[in-house]
Amino acid sequence: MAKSFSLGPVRVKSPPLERFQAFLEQGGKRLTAQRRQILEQVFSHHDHFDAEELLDHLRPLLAQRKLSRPTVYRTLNELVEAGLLRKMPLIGRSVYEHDYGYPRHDHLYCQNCNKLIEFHSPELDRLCAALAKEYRFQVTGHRMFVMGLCAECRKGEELKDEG
Amino acid sequence: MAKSFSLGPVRVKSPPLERFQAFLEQGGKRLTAQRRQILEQVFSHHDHFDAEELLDHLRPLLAQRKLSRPTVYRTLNELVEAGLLRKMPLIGRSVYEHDYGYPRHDHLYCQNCNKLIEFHSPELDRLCAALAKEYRFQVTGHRMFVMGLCAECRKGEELKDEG
DNA sequence: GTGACTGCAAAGTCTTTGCACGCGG
DNA sequence: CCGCGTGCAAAGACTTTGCAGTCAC
Repeated sequence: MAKSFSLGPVRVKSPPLERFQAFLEQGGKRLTAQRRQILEQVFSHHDHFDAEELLDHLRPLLAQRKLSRPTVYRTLNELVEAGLLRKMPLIGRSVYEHDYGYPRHDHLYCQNCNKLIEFHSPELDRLCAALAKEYRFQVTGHRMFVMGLCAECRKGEELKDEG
Repeated sequence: MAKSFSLGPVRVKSPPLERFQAFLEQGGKRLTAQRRQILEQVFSHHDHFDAEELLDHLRPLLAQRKLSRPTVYRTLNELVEAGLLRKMPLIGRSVYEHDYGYPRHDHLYCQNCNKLIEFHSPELDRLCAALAKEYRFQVTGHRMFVMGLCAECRKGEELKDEG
């Protein structure tokens, strides 16, 4: 999509890259080709993903031995430390999503098709604030999953019931 | 059966056992000594636990070869199926809590000491109902974790900062 | 009796670690 | 050039599975 070709600032560097660079520098770490490529893939589109899916997308590099499975896991952990990704434990594995440059949100989780649907709720923030006060708890964030069946899967279930 | 011979009903069987029996019967399964002992341990007190902690409590039986690790995992899954336990994925492992005969609640999770503090919020139920409507989602439940530092760990952090 | 259940051992899944070479700053 | 970062292989943490003997019903 060739958008914004005239108006507004042209972003030469992506903000995630800048932030990651700052994080690495602060820790005496280095910006390697692998880290750069992982970051690029991760922020190429907004989506939930797990390590396996990321590895799939990076398969060409894997095949060329330019990148390895442990490096992907190591870098994912660094991206979480850097505040670029949020890590969520799901059944059996961890799922990641953008944390930087993307509004906070929570999820509806379809137990049938495993889809994650995002929603935002200011009420949850208020609730957290109230809980912080009541329990003298220092809140750093929250994870809310509403479990159930999405609209599409409900249709499927209805058909089954009728059959 | 010598029950209720004086005041009020005496509970000879625990409700969880009754429910588990019904579940087993319905599936053509059997109430074995192992299943009974696991259930008893699980419902002996209200607490969050993972498979390892349960295994610890059952160590004597393990040592006597009267019970094994796979059987504990198998039975935990059955207790979840039976609606007696709730299973929550945490980093790296699953944590269980009573689902039957105990009010619904959510958790504050201390990222320092891993403690889970329970709270109940009717607002969350209202939120779920609203989301169900908006997204035509059939809600079966939810998992809410408020992440942060508990009161005790905050004290520890303050001391560190001062040091 | 019969077939579900168990312990055992082994495998499966996801993730991390130890090590020697290689490359970034 | 120093030493962080990498690929590789292996191990680690947690959970499940295949199988032959055993026990609930």
